Amino acid sequence: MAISQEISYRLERLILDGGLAPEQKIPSERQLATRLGVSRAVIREALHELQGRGVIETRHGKGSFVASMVPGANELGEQSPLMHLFEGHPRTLFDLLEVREQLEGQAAYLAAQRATRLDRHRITKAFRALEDTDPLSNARLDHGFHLAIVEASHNPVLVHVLNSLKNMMLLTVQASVANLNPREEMRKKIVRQHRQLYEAVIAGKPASAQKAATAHVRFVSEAMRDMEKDGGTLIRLPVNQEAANEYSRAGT
Amino acid sequence: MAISQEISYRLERLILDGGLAPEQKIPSERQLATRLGVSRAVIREALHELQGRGVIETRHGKGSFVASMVPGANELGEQSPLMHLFEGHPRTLFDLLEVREQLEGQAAYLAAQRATRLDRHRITKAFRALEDTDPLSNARLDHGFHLAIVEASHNPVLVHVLNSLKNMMLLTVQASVANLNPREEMRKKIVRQHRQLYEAVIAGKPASAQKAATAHVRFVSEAMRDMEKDGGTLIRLPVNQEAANEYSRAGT
DNA sequence: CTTCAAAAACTGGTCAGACCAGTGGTCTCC
DNA sequence: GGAGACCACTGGTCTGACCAGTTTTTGAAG
Repeated sequence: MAISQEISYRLERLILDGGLAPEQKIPSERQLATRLGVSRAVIREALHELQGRGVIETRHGKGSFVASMVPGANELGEQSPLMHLFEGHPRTLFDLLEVREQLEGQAAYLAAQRATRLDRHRITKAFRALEDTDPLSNARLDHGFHLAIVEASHNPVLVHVLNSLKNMMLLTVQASVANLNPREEMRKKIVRQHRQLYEAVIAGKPASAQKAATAHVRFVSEAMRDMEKDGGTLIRLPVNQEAANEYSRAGT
Repeated sequence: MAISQEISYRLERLILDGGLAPEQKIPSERQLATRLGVSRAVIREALHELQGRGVIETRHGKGSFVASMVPGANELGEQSPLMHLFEGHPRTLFDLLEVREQLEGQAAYLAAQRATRLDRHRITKAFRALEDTDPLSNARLDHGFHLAIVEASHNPVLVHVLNSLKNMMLLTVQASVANLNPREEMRKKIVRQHRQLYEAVIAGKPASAQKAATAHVRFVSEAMRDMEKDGGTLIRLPVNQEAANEYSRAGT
């Protein structure tokens, strides 16, 4: 194995084992090179590897620092192999929405087919709560409504996959409602879409429900695309991890 | 921003957008350095960054290659929170197929829209290989064919999700072809479905491709359901882990 | 002609030393 | 005391050389 790899592993282990605390400064490249008896180029390659992995951050003129990713906070095991795709690639967000469009549609379809009395009750409850437009907690209510429908599909795989996708989104972008609702006319459109979806599911009309759900996601997706185009800084990457987790947990 | 960062970003983007296919070789460091007008050291640092985040793999004396963003690098065994759903619940297999039906359809749709010349070539190759019916290695060829189409969708999220689902299936049940092909008339039907799917994608007919893909998955699903009903012990859970991994890797 | 091993021409991995470019402290000089 | 020059750090880039695997070419032996 290449020396640079060995060094990057050693450093990563050192960091993960707590030998180097977050925010702590790493010795300078020249120091490391001397101390480890290798050239500076090798050190730089090793550091770039750790950088790519998000373990350290490097600032010109200052030095390299252990990234502040909370060491033990990975309760639900979250360094999805997909996650790295997002860093700096907002395009992936739309790939995500593309898939969601399909799956939310399917979920709505199945929910309209399979929802039990209890499901209908839960969906109705979530929908009613959504109508009392409390702009601040709106995001989680929105989440709750969609989740109720997805769960009514009685397909655990679908529930799991959609939940994963939603969690990924939360790491890269504020929930759609948070961005879109401020614009009054958009809010109204979304409310109308929710109502259509709701009624189709409750009425047991799979095709209508599917159509409403896909249209909804597509609308959100296109709205985001427009916002991005218009220069709005929609994407906020490296989002605070705990906040995202907390939100996700609350929505469940 | 540092030049090495810009380069790593550009390369990653190129890969994600499909300009460079998985397993494809990246130009040599010296070539890149010359072509981009920078020193080789910078190229190496950029490549190490991509290496750190698993986008490429580098082999001494051979070159650097785009990592299939699918790989067994993700030890699907331990942490997949879905995995426990399967224990004793063969029904989940059909939930899985239900979702796959939708997503394979979408993948085919997008592939028909977006496939590049290179994609078409890879798909054709996989399809041709599939026609030389070697019953034993048929499963992995089948996998390879579908994977080629999915990757041609140029939606990394879709690729990732479908691959996860497929891996899960491999843990609970023998691949569909292994079960279905022994019956000659079924084999013929599947071959015909593959051909329809193939032609629709190559011809650039999204709607037809989607229809063919969903019909194929649904057919397989229903065939399995029938087999199960007829008393065949279709489901074999806790399947040997290494075998599943090996299969999954080979399919790539 | 074919075979096969040596040699050449690739590939990435490492090294050395130089210089450029940000950062921050010190130490004048007003 | 404050402003600015200076200097000693830091990382960023370049050059050109050499080592170490891999593949291709080549050329002599059979």
